[in-house]
Amino acid sequence: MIGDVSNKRTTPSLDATSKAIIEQLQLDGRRSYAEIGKAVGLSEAAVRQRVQKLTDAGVMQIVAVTDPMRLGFNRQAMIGVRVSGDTRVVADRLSEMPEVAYVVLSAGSFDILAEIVCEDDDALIELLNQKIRCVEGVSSTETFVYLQLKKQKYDWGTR
Amino acid sequence: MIGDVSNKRTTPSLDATSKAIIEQLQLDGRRSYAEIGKAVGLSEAAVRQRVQKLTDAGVMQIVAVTDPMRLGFNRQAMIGVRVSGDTRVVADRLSEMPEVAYVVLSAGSFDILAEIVCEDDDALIELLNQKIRCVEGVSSTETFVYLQLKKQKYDWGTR
DNA sequence: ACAGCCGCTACTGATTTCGAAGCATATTTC
DNA sequence: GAAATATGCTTCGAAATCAGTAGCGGCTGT
Repeated sequence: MIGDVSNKRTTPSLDATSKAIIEQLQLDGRRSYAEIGKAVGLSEAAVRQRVQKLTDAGVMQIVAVTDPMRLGFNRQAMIGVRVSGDTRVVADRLSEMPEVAYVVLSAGSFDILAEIVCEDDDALIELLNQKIRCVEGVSSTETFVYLQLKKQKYDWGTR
Repeated sequence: MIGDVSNKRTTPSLDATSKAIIEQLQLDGRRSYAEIGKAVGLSEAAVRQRVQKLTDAGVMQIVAVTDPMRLGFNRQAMIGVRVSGDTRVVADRLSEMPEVAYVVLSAGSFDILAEIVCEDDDALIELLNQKIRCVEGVSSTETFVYLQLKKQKYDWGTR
C-alpha cells in the first residue's frame, strides 16, 4: 500500500538516473536490468541495486494492474463522504473494507473521497447502506457511479 | 492505459487459474514464472503463455507504480466537473492534459471526475484556470484538494 | 472418424539474475 | 592532513530464468 504514512516528506527529490529507471519500468515492469542499464547508461548490477532501494524505500512498487471490468467488477463508484468528528478515524474504517480501493482525506465539500470497486449494483447498495453509512461519524454520503473510464495512468514519474 | 475503450464487456470472466496468476503478480510484478507456476499448479511455460495473453488482451499490465509525493508532486486533487454538452468530448480534452492522471465519466452531481497530480499549488491553480476551465463545455468545477492518502490498492483481482 | 484448434508439458540454448569482491570517490573522525 | 568509513559503481562466475519450439492429449465441429 502506497502512501500509507504520507506525511513523510523526507527526500527532496530523486536522482535523474533513478527517474529514468522508473520511467523504463513504468513502460514495462518486467524489462530486464541489462536493458534498462543500456537505456540509462549504467551497469546491470547498478540498476538492480537502485531498483532494490527504490522499492525498499517505498518510492516505487512493481505490480500487475488490472482492468476491473474485465475481472467481473462491473460497478465502480466514487463516494464523497461528509464526516462529523475525526475524519482520520472514519477513513481508517473505510480503508478496512475490501471493496474500497482508494481512500483520501480531502478539503472541500467532502471530507473523504473513497473509490469503490464491486461486482454489481446490489453489492454497491449493500456496501453503502450496511457498511459505509453505519460507520460512526459518517453524516452523509454522495455517490458518483462510474459510467466510463476514460483515462488511467501511472506514469507521472516523468515530465 | 487501461480501460480506454471500456465498453468492451467481452469476456464474461476469467479462469480461476488466470485469476490466481494475476494475484501472484499483484503481490510482486517481477515474480518468476516458475515460482508462479508452483503456486498455481502449472508449468513455467504455461504461466508465461497465459501472462502474455492477459497482457496482450489488456486485462492486466505490469508496471511500476510510484508515490507521487516522493517524486516531487506535492499537490494532488480531485476535480468534479459539470458539463454542458457532450461529456465525452470534454473528458477527451481533459485526458490530453499530462497533469490529469485519471478521468471518469460519472453519474451524480458531477459529470466528470478528474484526478490531478502536479508539482504545487501554483501548478494546480494554473491548470484549473488556464486549461480546465477554458475547455469548451465546462460549466463549473469543484476542487477537492488531497490532504492525506490513506489507502491505495491495485489488487481487486481477487476476493 | 478426422481435421483443426487449443492449452499444456518438455526441452534447448540464450539471457538474465544474484551474490560477492574489488575499486574509486566522498565524508567523517581524530 | 591522514586514516577510517561509507557509498555507489563495475566486473565476474554460477545458478536461475526466459524465450522459442516441438510434441501431445483433449475438444469441437463437420
